[in-house]
Amino acid sequence: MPREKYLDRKFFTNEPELVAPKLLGATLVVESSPKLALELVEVEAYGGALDVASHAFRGMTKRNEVMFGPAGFLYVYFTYGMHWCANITCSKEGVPGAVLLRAGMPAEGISTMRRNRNRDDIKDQDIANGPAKLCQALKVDGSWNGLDIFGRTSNIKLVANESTDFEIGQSNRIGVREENPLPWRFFIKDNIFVSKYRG
DNA sequence: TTATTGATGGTCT
DNA sequence: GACCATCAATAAG
Repeated sequence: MPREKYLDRKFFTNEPELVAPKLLGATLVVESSPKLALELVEVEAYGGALDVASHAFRGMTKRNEVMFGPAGFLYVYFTYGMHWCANITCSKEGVPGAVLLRAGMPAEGISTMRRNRNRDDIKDQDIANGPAKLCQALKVDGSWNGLDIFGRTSNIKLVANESTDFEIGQSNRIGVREENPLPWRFFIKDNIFVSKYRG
């Protein structure tokens, strides 16, 4: 068995649309008790000067300021009056960018994740097949916003993908209305843990 | 199976 | 006041 290889900040110090596909297959680990882990199977990139759909497009606000900071921080936002969604910031400091974590395959702590979702009868593939479901399964909320993933106090780790034995699909992003859509959604092809909803 | 809709509140104009 | 990087329940086919 190869030793676990962790991603570092350098991995995220790049354009979000370049980081996003490389995150597929990586494992997000939350060191709670019990430990929770899921393999990322769907992500979306946001940011840059041309991305009208990005929260950062109209400049810095209280909500989106983390996107303008350095790479490797959590950007967690509240939406639709009831849901949290989590991103990891990308790009160099001063340039807004983030990758939205849209879906994952539960790998460890599955029963806890199912309980966190307040549904004891759902299938494994429905535990984290959407950005808000993923947050609910991992108990991520607004208090996690701004967390430095690579800081001393972080309880989050990202394990690099051991295998790249999968095909990457690409599409427009879900739930956004834009005149000239950017194909910045990336997912593992034919993977049943990918979200089902469309815009 | 797909399509539609109500829930619910922060953020920004 | 309008819009939302969503979800689950319900209706329709």
